[in-house]
Amino acid sequence: MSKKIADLLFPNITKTSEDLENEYPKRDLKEGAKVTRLGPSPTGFIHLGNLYGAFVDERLAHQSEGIFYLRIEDTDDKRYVEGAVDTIIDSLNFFDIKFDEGALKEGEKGAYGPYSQSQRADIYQVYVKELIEKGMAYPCFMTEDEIAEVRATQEANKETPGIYGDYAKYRNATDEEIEANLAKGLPYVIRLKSDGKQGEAAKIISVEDGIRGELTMPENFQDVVILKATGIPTYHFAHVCDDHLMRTTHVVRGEEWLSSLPIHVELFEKLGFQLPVYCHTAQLMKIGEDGNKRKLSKRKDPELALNYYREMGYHPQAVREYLLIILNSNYEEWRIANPDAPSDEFEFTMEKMSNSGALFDLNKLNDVSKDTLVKISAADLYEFLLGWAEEFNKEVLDEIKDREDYLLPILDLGRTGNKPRKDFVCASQIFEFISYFFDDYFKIEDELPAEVSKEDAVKILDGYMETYDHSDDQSQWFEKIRNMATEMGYAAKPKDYKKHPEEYKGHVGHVSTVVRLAVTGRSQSPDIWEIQQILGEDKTRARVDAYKTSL
RNA sequence: GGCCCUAUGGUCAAGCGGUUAAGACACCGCCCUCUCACGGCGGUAACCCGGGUUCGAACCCCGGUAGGGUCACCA
Repeated sequence: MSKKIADLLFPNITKTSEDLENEYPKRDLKEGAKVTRLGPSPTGFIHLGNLYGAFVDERLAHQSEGIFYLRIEDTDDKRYVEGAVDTIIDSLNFFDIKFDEGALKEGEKGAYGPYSQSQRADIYQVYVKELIEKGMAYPCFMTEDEIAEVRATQEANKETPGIYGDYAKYRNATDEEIEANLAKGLPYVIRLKSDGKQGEAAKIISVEDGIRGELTMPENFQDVVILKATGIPTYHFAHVCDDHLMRTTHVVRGEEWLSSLPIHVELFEKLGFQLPVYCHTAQLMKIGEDGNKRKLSKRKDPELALNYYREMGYHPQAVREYLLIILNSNYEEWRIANPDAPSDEFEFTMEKMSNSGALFDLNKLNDVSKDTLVKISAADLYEFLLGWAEEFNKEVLDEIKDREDYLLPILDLGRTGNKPRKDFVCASQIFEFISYFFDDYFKIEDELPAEVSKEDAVKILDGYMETYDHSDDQSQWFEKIRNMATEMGYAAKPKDYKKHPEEYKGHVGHVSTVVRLAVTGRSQSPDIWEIQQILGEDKTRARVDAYKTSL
């Protein structure tokens, strides 16, 4: 009946859905291989939540020897940001998320393209045309004002807002009416002619979600827009066509899509496509100003942008570990049992995914990061620091560039042996932590301990220099400190002082703190002797002298 | 408001009808120790509420409550 209209609307579309079916055949993959995709819109903003989802996609596909591809969902021209796609790819790549095909930096890769929705207009229109022919879709000429009016009456009547049933003015328009409007050049959209019912009469649909299990909800009844006035599809329609033609087996997306699932189910049915397995992930949350949990928002939470972690200098491997912990509740146990295995060996499962929104926990990230960095060699850490400094901190770069010989022992300070220190969290913090090794950054930051008077401090430093021998080993070095301490009335062991505080001025720890202060500027640091070995005799002596005169 | 999702310590979470209700982070204490870290040991702290079903409920059912999401020619 509407063949005429379909031809009138899409005179240039000659392909059929069957042609497309042949053009994009079923993928030839191993049994059980999953095909997943990431479909970012090119706003250029990615946050931790996006990485979280991408990670699920990536694991699902690569664990099953399937395909993970990148599709750019740029159906909204208003939101396009120049260079955003590269930013997305770079960011994900930094965290070691790699695509097998899609709209990649080096160009399109794969046989199921084009991979940008803006270039797929012809494809969508083939399906739209067929739906119109079958009377399952129709052009709608309602103006914005008309739609607003409908909404107003619906609100007044406490009815569900939207274009459906009798409110869908052009749902049952005759061919003549449509032709006349077309002839007038009126703008139009294409709407789905839903045959769903509302309220009591609604059929209940049931979908098996990969993460959440059975999902039940009332069927869709809205005549949703599938093709915008620009001829570009809405997300709903593009999703259905693309994921079918690109042969996606698992659609991983945030739970905010749950409520539009009925629309997608109806579209899949009407187009005669097989439904993919939907996997609706929980949203990452954070505590809002009001003390309640809320979804991560790009406006309010710039610190959760992926770039924040790069700027802070979190190691990609640490972020991956953290995400895996959030993603699969049994990962942490696995990691404890397999401390050195690559994380890819962990068998990721959807069933173990939480379906409640996890709160982002910086404490935990930091802890995971410490554990991760302790396993990275000083040489690799140095490379990582260089890369970070180059991108985010030129001043640090000047300090560490071409000084690998100096940096390596610093980065390994206290990290060798079987109880390595876990001081390092992220690049910016690492440099801060070791900054006393650089004269431009070295300064006296802490006060003398209360147990040591200024006079005693001077005496300690004098005595220290008198007996100082750079070639002493660690125990010889400490023996001298201990002797000096006892001679001056400080306990040789902290325990002695604790037991009889009245007999001593303090203990050997207080004495060594004075030296530590002189050498590092801080009252807390790794082993002084080792630090001095790295610093060298001249610099050590110079710092002690300088500190003494400053007292 | 309609529809949907979720609900175990401060945070992340095990748990699938009988458990002294795991574990990790954070916090506190002790030990190790020249400081700090690391490491070891220990501790504080939880099943949203109300009804059922059952000999027995964190777990199953019903009803609330709270939080979240969504109701576009945005994705």
